[in-house]
Amino acid sequence: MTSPRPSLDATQLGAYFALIEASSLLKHAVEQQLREAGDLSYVQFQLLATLGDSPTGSQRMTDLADGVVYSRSGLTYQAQTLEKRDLVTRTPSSDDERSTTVTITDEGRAVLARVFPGHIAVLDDLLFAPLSRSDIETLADILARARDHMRRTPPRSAEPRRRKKTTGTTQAP
Amino acid sequence: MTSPRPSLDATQLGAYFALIEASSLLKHAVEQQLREAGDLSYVQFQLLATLGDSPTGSQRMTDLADGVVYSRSGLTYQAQTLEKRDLVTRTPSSDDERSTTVTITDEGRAVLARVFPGHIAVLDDLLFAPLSRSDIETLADILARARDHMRRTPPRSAEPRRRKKTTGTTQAP
DNA sequence: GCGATGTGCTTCGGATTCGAAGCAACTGAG
DNA sequence: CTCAGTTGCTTCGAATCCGAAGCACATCGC
Repeated sequence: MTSPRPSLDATQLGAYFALIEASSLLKHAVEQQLREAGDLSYVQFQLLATLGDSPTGSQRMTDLADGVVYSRSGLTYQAQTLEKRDLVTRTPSSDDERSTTVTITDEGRAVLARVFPGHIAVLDDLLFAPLSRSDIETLADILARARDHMRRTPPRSAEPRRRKKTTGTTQAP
Repeated sequence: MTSPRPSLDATQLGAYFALIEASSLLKHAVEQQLREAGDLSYVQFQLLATLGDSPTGSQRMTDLADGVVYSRSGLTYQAQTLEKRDLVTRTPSSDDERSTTVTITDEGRAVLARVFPGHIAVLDDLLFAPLSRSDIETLADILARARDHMRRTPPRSAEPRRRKKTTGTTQAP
């Protein structure tokens, strides 16, 4: 098991901390802007943006949760909140009776349009300002690779639900 | 104010989304490992690591909060939690009576040592695996610049508390 | 058909967050 | 010294988040 891994070197540590810090700082800043501009939380914005981006303007709950890296229960909560504000509608799917389809409303699109300019402004000022064109391209490339890899690699014990048979040793799978 | 900013181009959007997604995925994975290995939340780990890294093993509450990008009240909560588990101690500073100094205990260091190997393993497997040496260096460099810039640039209305007089305008000091 | 298993979503309970307000200690001008 | 303004931390209340458990529909094998 845990092969004797030495400590990370300075560069790796630097990359890791910089990633966490940069995303935290950015997220906080964006969160504030969204709250002021449209009274949206970050997740709510992500959800609306994801829906708005979709060709049909709708998505299944589960796919939506996957897309924004959120727990399903957390998504239910946020979807209810958005529904109360009439920014999305939720209807049972015709295919699968147990599946719920979430769709963005015109009002949802309006809110999205209202907060977007400020959102972009924050990104420009905070994230992109100190970076060159090629920096941004490089960053996008590297992080996209990392993300895709993580998407493919389940986080070390993440069965969809509960593995049933077998005594399911808590030990090393 | 908001100068008429057009939309972001594809590369910028890609960089932004990749940053958010990658950090979210990584954080989730790390969180799970920390929970299993030492029953620590991500913040708690960050706090212990920050303290362990400090030459004296202690820090003021506020500096600690700044370091991990956290609210002060949130830090109070976590510090209390850690204190209950005897992983840190909190003592009033001798200099400033109102200041609290947090110090990591031997047991805190022990927990840190226990979770660290697994922590590094997750980073290696998820974040660094798909990246080359030079990728990591580049990533560290770019993100460090972005982070430093954000640290310097208050998020568009975030005075520490209430600005008193001085330059008055929120403009350039 | 009919039950066993799997999947999609929600509810429930508990933990963690943050911002605003409050308290106590420091600092500087008069 | 004394008072007003600041700063360091905590408390309070409300919002958000997650995992586990539960409910309802779907699908597969018999």
